Amino acid sequence: MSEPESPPDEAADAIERLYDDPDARIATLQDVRPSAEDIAGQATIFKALGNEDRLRVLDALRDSERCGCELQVVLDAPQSTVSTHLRKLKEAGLVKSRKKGKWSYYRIADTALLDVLDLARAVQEDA
Amino acid sequence: MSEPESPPDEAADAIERLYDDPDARIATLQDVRPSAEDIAGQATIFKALGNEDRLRVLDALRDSERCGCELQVVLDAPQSTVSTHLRKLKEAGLVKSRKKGKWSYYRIADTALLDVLDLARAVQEDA
DNA sequence: TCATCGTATTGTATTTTCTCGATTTGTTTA
DNA sequence: TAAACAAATCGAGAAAATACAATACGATGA
Repeated sequence: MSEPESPPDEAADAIERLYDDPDARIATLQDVRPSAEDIAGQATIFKALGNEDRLRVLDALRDSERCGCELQVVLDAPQSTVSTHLRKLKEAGLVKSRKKGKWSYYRIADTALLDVLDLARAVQEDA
Repeated sequence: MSEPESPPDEAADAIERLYDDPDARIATLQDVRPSAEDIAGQATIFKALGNEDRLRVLDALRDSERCGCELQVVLDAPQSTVSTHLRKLKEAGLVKSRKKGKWSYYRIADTALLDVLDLARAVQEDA
């Protein structure tokens, strides 16, 4: 009675059977993969982008900064909902904000983000 | 006793008070926004990208197609879990697959996706 | 100073997503 | 034909994300 193999080991066996040089094949799988921190950071960004309301906010911020009240109009949603979305965007580092009097103004943190959005649309259209 | 205003109307009032030309301001908010379908499609893509395991899969597919068993090794996760992630990537149009014998091979559907991933990393580093 | 205003936070109910064992499907091989 | 195999699907429980009313906060102005 041998130990039950853990999930990836069975798969490794399958690779053994499938390829002529399985070790080389597995080696390329382990080549210079991004660090766990990189992956986590990317995932945070994409999670923040994976919501229709937040995408609408970012689009509204393309041309200029906007105050919170304007973004409420854009989303047509309760103030607390909008504020929560904005916090999430801030936490992901996608927008920055400044406070003037009782108003908060939001803006895109990095114009590279706009490129990400545009490219994603291109990917979508190809699909 | 007037009707309670719906959420966005209060915000519209705030815009009235804040800006010299509120109507013009609101008009720019309504300018040529992306269609609901565009936004939904983008959100689908970003949701698919908003998961560390799926990002690792895409990274493994950068250089060449891979069979499912190889991707199991990459993720070190049960077969059904890996298969579910792959389905989600396919549904979002980010990967394609071909079947040969009992093996399924996955590949990046559109190289523009790699640009999205690289740009996102740049955004992350700026943040 | 007191009421009002724009915004942020909190608490909770709801919805969505994720995980993974079990089973099924389709293929190859003994 | 039966056994083994890779992969897909199903289903249930767990975890995460979302919506939003209620409330708190900080600034403004009467």
